[in-house]
Amino acid sequence: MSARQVTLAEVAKQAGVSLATASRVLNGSTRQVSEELSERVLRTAEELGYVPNASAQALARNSSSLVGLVVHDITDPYFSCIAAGVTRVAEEAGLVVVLGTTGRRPEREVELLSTLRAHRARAVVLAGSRTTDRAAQSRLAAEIDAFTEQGGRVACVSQAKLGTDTVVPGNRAGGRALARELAALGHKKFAVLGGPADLVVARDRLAGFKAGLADAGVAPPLVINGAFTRDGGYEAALELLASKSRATCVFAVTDVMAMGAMAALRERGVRVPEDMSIAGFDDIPTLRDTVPALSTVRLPLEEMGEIAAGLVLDAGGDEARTVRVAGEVVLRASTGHN
Amino acid sequence: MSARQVTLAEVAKQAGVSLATASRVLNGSTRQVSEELSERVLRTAEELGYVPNASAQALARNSSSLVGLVVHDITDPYFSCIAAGVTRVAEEAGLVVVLGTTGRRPEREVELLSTLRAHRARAVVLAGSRTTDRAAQSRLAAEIDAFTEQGGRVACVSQAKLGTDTVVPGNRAGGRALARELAALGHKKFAVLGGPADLVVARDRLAGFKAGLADAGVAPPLVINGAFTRDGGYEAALELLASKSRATCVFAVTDVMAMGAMAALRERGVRVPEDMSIAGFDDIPTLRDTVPALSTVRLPLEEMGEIAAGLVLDAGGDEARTVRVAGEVVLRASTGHN
DNA sequence: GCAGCGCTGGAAAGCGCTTTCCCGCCACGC
DNA sequence: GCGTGGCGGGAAAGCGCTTTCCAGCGCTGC
Repeated sequence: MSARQVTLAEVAKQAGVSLATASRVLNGSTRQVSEELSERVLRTAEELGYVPNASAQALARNSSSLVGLVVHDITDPYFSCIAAGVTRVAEEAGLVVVLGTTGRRPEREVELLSTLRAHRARAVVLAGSRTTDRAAQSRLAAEIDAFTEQGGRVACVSQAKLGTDTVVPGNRAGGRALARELAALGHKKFAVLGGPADLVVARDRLAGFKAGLADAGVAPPLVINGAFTRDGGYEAALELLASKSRATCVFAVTDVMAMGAMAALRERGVRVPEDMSIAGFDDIPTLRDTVPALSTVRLPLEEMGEIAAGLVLDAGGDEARTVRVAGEVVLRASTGHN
Repeated sequence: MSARQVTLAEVAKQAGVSLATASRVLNGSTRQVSEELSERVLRTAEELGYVPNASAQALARNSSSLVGLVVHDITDPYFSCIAAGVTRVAEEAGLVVVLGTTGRRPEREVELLSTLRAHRARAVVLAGSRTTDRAAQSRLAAEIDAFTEQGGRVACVSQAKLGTDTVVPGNRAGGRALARELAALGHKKFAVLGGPADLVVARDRLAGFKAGLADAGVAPPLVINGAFTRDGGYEAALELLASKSRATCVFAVTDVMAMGAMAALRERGVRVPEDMSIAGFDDIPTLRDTVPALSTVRLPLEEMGEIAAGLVLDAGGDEARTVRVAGEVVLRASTGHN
């Protein structure tokens, strides 16, 4: 059944030109080809339904049209927004996006990078947040080096210190600003549902939040760590309630965790914001439809994906560039006065 | 800077064996290689940090390790769940997923398929819902033929009639069952927020719903069409309210649309479910955290992605296989008695 | 004792494309 | 008239693999 694929050679032969000419016509090389031949080749290619073999091109050119995108979990709105931004830019550039999911396993990130290297991906965007685990970090760094030495570019979202281009959201500043605004609402006792202790993003947001409370002269918050997921937030919130803390306002370091936390509060009959105010971080799109609407720090997620893709596709110098994007505090119904 | 990539030839030379032997060792061909040589090659490859060039392999083998995944919008939970299922299966099979997004433009789907063909993708999962637009359909069909003739496999989620393997959710049956249960709650006047009139999925769900109402002896619903998105649901709901319809229960053909509709009702001060009951379809994960919890027809989205990937990766016969997955009506707080 | 077989290793022919290099041609300038 | 360039076209050498085909070798079976 499987009909042979049309090759460049067939097109060339049919059009009565050499392989070289056909190649030049169909790929806009620097070389000129006469109008007549050019036209003939184009027509024949069209007739035969010629589609260039990307593998062969990649091999001959020693560079492919693949762009890698590595996320922890594509169902997490944070990542899917970034993914949307990345794919938009990549597709506009005529490139193809390879999606890899790590399931939050650092070693999987290294594997994926290696696979992408095997495919001679032209670039890769690492959107997963980094841990502070030294060993994992150094393996990743080694793999990144291998990748860049081979000529590929790497950009990270939300994580510097890897010597790559990076788009960094104002995690610390955002946390700080949020804390101040919440303090201004009159809250005196705070709790934070932090992510895993070794996650840089979580730590930064927490650190910023603490700083903001300090600015406002409010006592440091009770911190409860949990998984960086909706269920992590749910569990952490339960733990908070069990702790008999007197907190009147809780900050979940991600919106997704905040959603879980709200579910827990609701189940336990804790009213938001009357009994407890709650705020998140990221402003994922699904927040539009929660009740009460969640206060948060807005990050332009899709745009961050676009920026990352832009960085990684634009040749750039040798310097690792860093683009900062600011978070904007958005107070909604989930936070009330105290 | 860009250090040359280690090639198989280098490994072979360093290990003192032929290219053929090295290749055989590093890829588990059918051929046996002596323990000693095998060991030596493996060690050298390890030392040199050899990573096979996937393009070259693809070219030589005439088949790549790419699997395409085409969705309309990766930020839509419906698609991201399916994507999660597909990537899981593909990654387990040692394949790499290429993500393409169409932005709901049919011609983009054709383009993507062509690109995937150029890359000699081994298979592709089409997750976007089909339209009834004849022209678009036939171009797509042609592209699918070209793809399969070249040896690739294609599976569709939620759409038959293309001669490919398919995973079909019980759209009609689900809509019907839902309608009956809602009717059983005592509602007499229904409205449906249908998707675009030419979307097969939307039509099927609507048709099923109508059939269910008929079963229950209830009058046909008022149907309002709108975009297949959250905002489409929002707009449609506003239109419904403006219509002065006496409906007490509204069915949005998608959870995402239902979310938008709930937002509209909330804004207009229409209480759910006291003033209006509402139900959706799909059971996307974000539903867990809406208030009131949305009644819906549960579809195992991730599993559907897994099944589709399974179909497409498993050689199978020439027959187009169809796997049906049933929807399960889940009544929650958004629907009340009347 | 030898044809024949099974098995392992290597040489080499591709896979489909890009790109270098060379050749012939023409327009020019002296 | 002839050397010089510039330019369009083609031959062919790869790109890094896989796989066929062949050579050699130690065995088995008659």
